[in-house]
Amino acid sequence: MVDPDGPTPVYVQIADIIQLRIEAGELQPNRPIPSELALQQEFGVARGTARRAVELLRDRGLVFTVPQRGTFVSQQTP
Amino acid sequence: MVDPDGPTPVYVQIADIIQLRIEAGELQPNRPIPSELALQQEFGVARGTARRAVELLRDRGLVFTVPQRGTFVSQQTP
DNA sequence: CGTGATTTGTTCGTATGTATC
DNA sequence: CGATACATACGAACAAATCAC
Repeated sequence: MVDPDGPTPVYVQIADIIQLRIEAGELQPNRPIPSELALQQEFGVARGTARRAVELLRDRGLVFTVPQRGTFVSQQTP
Repeated sequence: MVDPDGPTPVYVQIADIIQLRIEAGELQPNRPIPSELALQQEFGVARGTARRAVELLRDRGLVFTVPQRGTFVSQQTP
């Protein structure tokens, strides 16, 4: 799924994959994306890496995080 | 009781201690082991750490968990 | 029957240390 | 040296189910 040896950092690869899922409609507005633990398990990475991927998606404006609740797809795709 | 600075992770140390208690008969089959809160207090660790110790014991097949009830010593010690 | 205490389940926030490139 | 990545650990909050009363 991800390539640890590629030129692109793993956390960027994961963010890109999630972004594709959002754009494909697999992840819908106001619906949660997988938790950090789920991402950690799905991609076989450390939690910090999953976290950084979500951070990146936040920076891109694609998702928003509610503490102790989860991270959700933004209403308006920028 | 546990050594946070040792080479062995704290959650492994705790799991090992519980395992010894099971093998010593202090904790008996079908009887509950201490709750996550109790372990947290006894060993002076965060709940997440106590939880990971219990997870490890489950992986070892020494205990089983019943949601909202507790974690119990397995009938058959593998 | 309802209410509160207990217990596990889940999630995010943060920090530290190690290793690699 | 900085960026990446992993593993560990603490904290905090909320949910949901069970049980004693």
